[in-house]
Amino acid sequence: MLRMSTLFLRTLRDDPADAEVPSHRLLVRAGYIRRVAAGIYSWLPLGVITLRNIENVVREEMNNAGFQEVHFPAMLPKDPYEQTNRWTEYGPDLFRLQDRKGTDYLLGPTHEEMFTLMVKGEYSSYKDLPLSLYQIQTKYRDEARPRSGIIRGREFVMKDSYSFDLTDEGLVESYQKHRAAYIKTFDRLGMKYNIVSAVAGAMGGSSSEEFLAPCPTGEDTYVLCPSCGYAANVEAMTTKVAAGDASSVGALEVFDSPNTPTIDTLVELLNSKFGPGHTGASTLKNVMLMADETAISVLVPGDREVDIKRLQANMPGVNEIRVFEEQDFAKFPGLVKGYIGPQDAKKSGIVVYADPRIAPGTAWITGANAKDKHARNVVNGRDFEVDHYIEAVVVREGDSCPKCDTAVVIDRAIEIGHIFQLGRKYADALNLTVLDQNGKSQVVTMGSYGIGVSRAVAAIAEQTHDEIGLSWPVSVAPAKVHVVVAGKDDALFEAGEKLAADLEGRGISVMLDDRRSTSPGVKFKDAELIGIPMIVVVGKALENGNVEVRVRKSGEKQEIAVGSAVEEIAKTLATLA
RNA sequence: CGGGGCGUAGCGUAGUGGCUAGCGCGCCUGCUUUGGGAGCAGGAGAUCGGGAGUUCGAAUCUCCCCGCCCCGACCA
Repeated sequence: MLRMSTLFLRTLRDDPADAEVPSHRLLVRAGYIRRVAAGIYSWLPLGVITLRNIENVVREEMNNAGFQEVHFPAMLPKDPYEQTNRWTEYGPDLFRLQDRKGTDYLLGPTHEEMFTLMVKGEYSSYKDLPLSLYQIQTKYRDEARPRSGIIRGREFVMKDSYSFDLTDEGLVESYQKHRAAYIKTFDRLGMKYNIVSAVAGAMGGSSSEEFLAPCPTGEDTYVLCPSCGYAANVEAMTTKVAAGDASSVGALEVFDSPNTPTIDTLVELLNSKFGPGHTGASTLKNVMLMADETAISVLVPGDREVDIKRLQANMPGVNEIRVFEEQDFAKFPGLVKGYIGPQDAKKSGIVVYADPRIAPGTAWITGANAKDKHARNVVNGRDFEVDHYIEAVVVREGDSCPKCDTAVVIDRAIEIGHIFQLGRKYADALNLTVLDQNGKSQVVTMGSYGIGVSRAVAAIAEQTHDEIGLSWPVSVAPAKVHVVVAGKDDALFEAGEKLAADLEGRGISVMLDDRRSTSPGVKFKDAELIGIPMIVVVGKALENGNVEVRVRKSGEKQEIAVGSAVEEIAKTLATLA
């Protein structure tokens, strides 16, 4: 039983000056966390209990799925990270330190290497697979910009699991088991979330999904279809476009277009020259980029911008993409800035990528590769060839859902889980092999799965709080019932003590506000701020043999007889769970 | 890393060159009070982020450093 009279807790009446987002403000005000340094927080008793509750739900669901818990140090030797090249690749985000002999160590940002090596040390047969291991550990990342309190810290608690399989099919199965376990976990934690397709990106591997908890203060944006529920990371959003029919389109026609180096000026000219109705979307923009050492042209409708991050995510193997600079144009004299068209790309040796909207058979107005000249009736497949189609434009609210064609919305969320099929990258680098049925050595394939445990505290707070304070789901609250003794008579305190003890006897955890000289108003405010799901007031109703039972979230109140209070509270709690 | 803002008691803040740095919350003592952040009286608590400088005099002006927050870049 938690007692307010002795609990190590001081709630704050004012919002802390350095906190902006609700979870940060309220967790500090209600006495769950305190800032120690940028992105580094201490946990007070209420915070520790809440964090542990979440950990335990995660742990139970991992165990239920048949995954086994292990534990690694947070401080790790450099060597394994050199073997996978991450000592270098991770860059300044890695906390590095040295021991007295000058040997390099790091604070683990994630533990793929260690898990791989652990399995390598113990197992060597296909018969031992599949295997899934997990740990709940503190991770360290020297983020360039920690923010939003506990949402993005430099030290945070993460549950990370890794699956080990002989075959690709096995990996898919392990992946699905994790996915199912995550669904159960986040459901139990009372969170709202969307499972969103992501791009596997630099980590390699084929399939990846993120669990995103929608909330206005989230730092990730993603695409959501309000009709069919399709959800995708902007990088992973796809575009469904029908092929065009250009059979009735006239021949390519070059026309004079002086002083039209931008889309806007071009559209103006088109409307006066060929009649109204032309928009940026009628034109074809050629965005020149350098992908590592290759010159590429990305074709997008004139009213669209290229999202370089998205482009890069869809060009695996390419390290750096940058826009064309003067010296690049100098190498391609055929390119006339402001008047580039894809018609001569082949001749210039430029690789042509195109947004799917530039479908085969569609006709466009674009540059004629000569100063002050544009061309119209430029048909894809007839007048130019596209080498690769690629998702590269900035996704906009109102774009079509690839599943059901409804206009999508752009939503914000906090990433609370990420699952992906890693493949053999780490097993290859660290030489994790097992013998197969034929006695042949096979590289193991891996999956990696994370849940931000401390971040979940903040995400849940973000999703459940209201104007007056926190309001936890039953599964994570630091206690299930908050018994407030409102008054000064000993009889009230005795009744409060008894009720609290009876509830605890039923296995219902209780916070008892047994402070003698604190006024009822303060106790009510504190209870609402702290956010325990049920508040029971032992006060003036006791004259009639009643206590007042309140549901924190809905604000519903009812008086019930002391004698049946435990039963009634247990029943109400069950409906809240 | 670029841009912006901030740093005064545990928390929130006032104080643009002049006396002993002010107020609210919280904390301590006493009395009163107890259903919505009580009242009165007394009290403790501050190297004004740090250093250097200007000045008769610096929380206040100048320079350097440190720390923190926000936007962006970046980031399972």
